[in-house]
Amino acid sequence: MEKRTETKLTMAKATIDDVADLAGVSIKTVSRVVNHEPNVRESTRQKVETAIARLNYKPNISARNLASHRSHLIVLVYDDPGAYDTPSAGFVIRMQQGALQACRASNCELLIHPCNYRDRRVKSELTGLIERTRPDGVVIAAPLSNMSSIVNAISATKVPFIRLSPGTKSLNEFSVGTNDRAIAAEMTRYLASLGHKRIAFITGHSKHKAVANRLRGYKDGLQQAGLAFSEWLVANGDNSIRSGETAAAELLSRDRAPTAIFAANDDMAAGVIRIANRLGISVPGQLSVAGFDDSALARQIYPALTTVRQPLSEMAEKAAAALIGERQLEPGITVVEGELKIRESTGAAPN
Amino acid sequence: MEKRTETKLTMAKATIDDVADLAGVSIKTVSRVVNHEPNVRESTRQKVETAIARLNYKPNISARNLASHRSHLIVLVYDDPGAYDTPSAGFVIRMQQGALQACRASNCELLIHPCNYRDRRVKSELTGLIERTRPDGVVIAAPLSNMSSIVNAISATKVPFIRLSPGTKSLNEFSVGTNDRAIAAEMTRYLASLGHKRIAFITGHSKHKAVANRLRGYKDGLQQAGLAFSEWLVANGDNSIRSGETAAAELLSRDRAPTAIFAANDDMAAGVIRIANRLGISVPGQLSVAGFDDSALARQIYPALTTVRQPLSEMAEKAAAALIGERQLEPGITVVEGELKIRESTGAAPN
DNA sequence: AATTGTAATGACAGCGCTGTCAGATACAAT
DNA sequence: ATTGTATCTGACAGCGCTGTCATTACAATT
Repeated sequence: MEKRTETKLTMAKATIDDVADLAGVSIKTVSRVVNHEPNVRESTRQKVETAIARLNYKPNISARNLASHRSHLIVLVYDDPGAYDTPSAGFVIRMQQGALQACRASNCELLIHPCNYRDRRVKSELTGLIERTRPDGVVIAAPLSNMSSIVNAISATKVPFIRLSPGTKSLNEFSVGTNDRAIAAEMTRYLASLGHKRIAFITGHSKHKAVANRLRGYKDGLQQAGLAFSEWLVANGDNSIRSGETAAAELLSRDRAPTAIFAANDDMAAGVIRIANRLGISVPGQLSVAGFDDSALARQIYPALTTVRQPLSEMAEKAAAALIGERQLEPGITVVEGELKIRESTGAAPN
Repeated sequence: MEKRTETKLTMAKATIDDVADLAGVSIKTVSRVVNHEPNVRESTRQKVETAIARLNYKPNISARNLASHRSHLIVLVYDDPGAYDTPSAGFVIRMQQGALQACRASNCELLIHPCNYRDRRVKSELTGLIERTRPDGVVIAAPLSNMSSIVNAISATKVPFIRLSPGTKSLNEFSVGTNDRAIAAEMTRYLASLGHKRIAFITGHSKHKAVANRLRGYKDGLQQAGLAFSEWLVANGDNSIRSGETAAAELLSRDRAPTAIFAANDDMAAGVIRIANRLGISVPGQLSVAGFDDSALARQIYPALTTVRQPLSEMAEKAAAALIGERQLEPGITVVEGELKIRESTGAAPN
């Protein structure tokens, strides 16, 4: 408490020793308070907290990390949509938000690492980053999380990682995913409940495993609603708006065309709506359209898209929290449930 | 070199002591080699580097930071386009690339921090981040760099920062910008050189100072080309595609409509092209359109947009390098020159 | 009042590195 | 051989914190 009479402006950054002096306790006790460790008497905690506030003390991250053998860093790795101009940046934001939330709760920092999965150097880029920063854990988003060469490279660093992905073979690994299949079935049943008999489906890109599960869910849903499945009702897309257009044009040109189209992602659903507009088919009057993802696009287009909201933020939060050690996860896959977002693009089937 | 006979798999992470032992030098010498310090004999350097490679030694960042009183961290702060679904994510990517390049060159890490300038909590979010991580420097991108309350908050942390922005009043500050005005004049002259006599301009969002400079450049260009300026040729936009549409509709509805439209950013230029399509005006046959930014959109739309490429990557690199201490910057503003990207949307004036 | 058990606190070593400064070595010029 | 000078190298302290373990305080029990 001696030299602490200097003005705040000229005073050097306070250390844990300064706080301990001011509070009249040992540095270890300050450490306990700062890290929310148990076994500190309430009155002591108060004293320490007052001292911390008075000195505007912020723990030195490097010192903490060095002493604790942890980096208090979580790395979030994802394929950067910005790099290829897909409209799904909201995707990334939601993951970041979730991961950040988990980090903030535990004094960790988030190192976000957008990268290009098509780049041959990604693997060394990632292992380099991991070896340099030695994060407490790595969260890997799709589609990187579905690419075994990348996952293996990360696995080789021995740093714990969790994949945001629909599945894992090995039970030594962890992943967090959505119930794509069940929720796709639910959407299908919802469409059936509106009176639709001919509900078509547009498949997505083959790299995304989650997207394949949506097709299965669609089939489940048809069956549950007592509707027959037919190859005739399925068209193939690749997740792009354009492929949605092509697929829709094909489906709608058939006689006995579908009255509802469920696309495996929002971009393709947007393509369906564009084609419907061009063909003079009203949505949802003559055609109901549903998507999947609840991307930003879903709310921008007219009519606003009925879709499935993936709990991306929760997923990332669960994963980050588990890596930090705040939360325990079952080995294998942890499922976080999605949610139907009923908006304007779906309605009763035409007579 | 004693316990280093274990297999690589079971061996714990090598420390600087291990390397020193293996190479038969002191740890200080290893440190010199790792940090590219001068005054190390070539043969010694070789020995050390061999040892480093053999042990796959990676310096412990926390230890280094603690001892050197530096965090070896650069924070890049920008408004997150993903959060509001503008198509300008490429912007961010390019800045990141530049900053990353400077960081890689000096053993630094980049903490990228997207945030929402509309959120009231940004200031405390930023100061909190800075006080926690104590980065070596902060790079602030537009429009955050033009918002004095945010800049002041960052400035108060006493951590060095550089703004990516067209200007600074104070000579105690640093900023890196483009020659918006001169290059906008150049674009205008280019349009004039194609024979256009009525060249219109669509202004951008008032928050962006850089954008205001483009209007001045446009006026300069007209004058240099011997063309008269008229208020009548200027329409106001707010950087969005929609505002570009509105402005274009207005400009094109006038009699003696312009034969060329120069928009202060690419998004608005894209809006112009959409309206032209709707009105059946061919681009560039009847109307030439130019943008500014060279955003991803510029290459996606048809016809591909003639625009100005901002050297964002270079700008960010210069800024980051200066903060790291690799490069010296003049106080005040440092200008990095932009470049005309002539593509398909501009052509000879109609007869 | 003595004993025991548990909660609260502190002393101290040491995490892996860099900065400082003193000491060793090399090589040129006497 | 000697000195001077520039170049190279190492010993050592200490950055600010946490983990371990010993110690103390206090309540509960006999």
